[in-house]
Amino acid sequence: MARGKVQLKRIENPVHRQVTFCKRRAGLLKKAKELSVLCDAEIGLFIFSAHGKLYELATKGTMQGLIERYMKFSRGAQPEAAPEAHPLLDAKEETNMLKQEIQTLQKGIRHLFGGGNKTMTIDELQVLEKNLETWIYHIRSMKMNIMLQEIQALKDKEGTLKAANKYLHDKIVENTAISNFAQFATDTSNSYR
Amino acid sequence: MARGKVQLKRIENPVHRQVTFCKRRAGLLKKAKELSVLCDAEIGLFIFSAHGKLYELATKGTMQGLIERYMKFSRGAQPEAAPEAHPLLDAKEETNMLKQEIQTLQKGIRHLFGGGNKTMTIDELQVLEKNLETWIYHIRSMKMNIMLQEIQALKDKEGTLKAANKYLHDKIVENTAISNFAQFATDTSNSYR
DNA sequence: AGCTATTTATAACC
DNA sequence: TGGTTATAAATAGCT
Repeated sequence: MARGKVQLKRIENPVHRQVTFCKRRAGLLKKAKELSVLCDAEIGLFIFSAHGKLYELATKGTMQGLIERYMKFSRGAQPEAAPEAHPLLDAKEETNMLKQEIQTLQKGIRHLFGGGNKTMTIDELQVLEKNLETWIYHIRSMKMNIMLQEIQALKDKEGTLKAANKYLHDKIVENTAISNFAQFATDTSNSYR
Repeated sequence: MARGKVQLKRIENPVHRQVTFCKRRAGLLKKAKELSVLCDAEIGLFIFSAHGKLYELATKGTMQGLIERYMKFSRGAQPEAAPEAHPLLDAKEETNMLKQEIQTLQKGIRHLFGGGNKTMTIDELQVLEKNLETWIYHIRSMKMNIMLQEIQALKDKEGTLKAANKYLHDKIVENTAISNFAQFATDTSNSYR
């Protein structure tokens, strides 16, 4: 940000990295505090340095409390006010988590390509490719299953509708017959008159 | 920070407050991400807006994982149980992280299939499949590039070896000639004897 | 750690 | 909510 544009990649020089870490860490904590004060937000922030040291900020109460609130919120993905058990949302939760993972992965891969990275060997790429193919296979199976289910459902519906149709058709025929008979009866009675 | 100095107190105007919240939230998340990338730190950050909406960032793995790490750390107040060899793994680091992500994803997907999950719609699956195909495409490109490089390297090596061969061959021919000459000389001298 | 030249972030306005 | 711009802040490179 100053006297040189910053590259969005790991700073290789350990001294530079450490200095930048100190400065930016301070900046980040300050910004977080400001946001919470200015906008009335509650913020939990923790930073593990590369060497494992922990720096943290909780703008309201303790980090523990904020984490609990976070847990409640992200688990329910719904009403904070209703801390009831939501055993049926587990599945949705998993999906959301997965989506997040996927985004992370995407970002990672994009970064790999963008950064001219050469750390992945061809063997590693092979494994990655194989995994991806497996996933695609599974996903296609899932899609297939879902589609088959939908097809079956449609067929069932078709059957039901056909049956209903037949019923209605018969009814009409029947009614027509009655109507004709009535007509006939009327005509007949008329002719008798 | 611009067109007016900021007062470090709650913004009373609700509209201003909301706008500032959006912008600063984005800035804070960006800064956090930058710090993690630049300095190799792991950061967990969650923000509850005044209205209870949650925004979060976990720079490594999931927030759950980071929270667990945080818990361990702050409970024990200890400098981490067994931090594996870190210092010289800079280059491989990114790859390892990605591998870890992949395993998580695999596990998640496996669970999806095992659990008879029905929360993923066919559209979501479509997107997922498309993403996977894109990744495979990129990975194949990378593989291709690496292989081309290797091929080029082998060709270079081949050229070098051929040159060396020729040199050696010439040497042998030369030596043989000398040897023959020596033999001839010997024979000749013998015949003179 | 302290000092600037610059880059960023962003407050106010649209 | 999403741009634009003038200006306040943050900070990279030095010392």
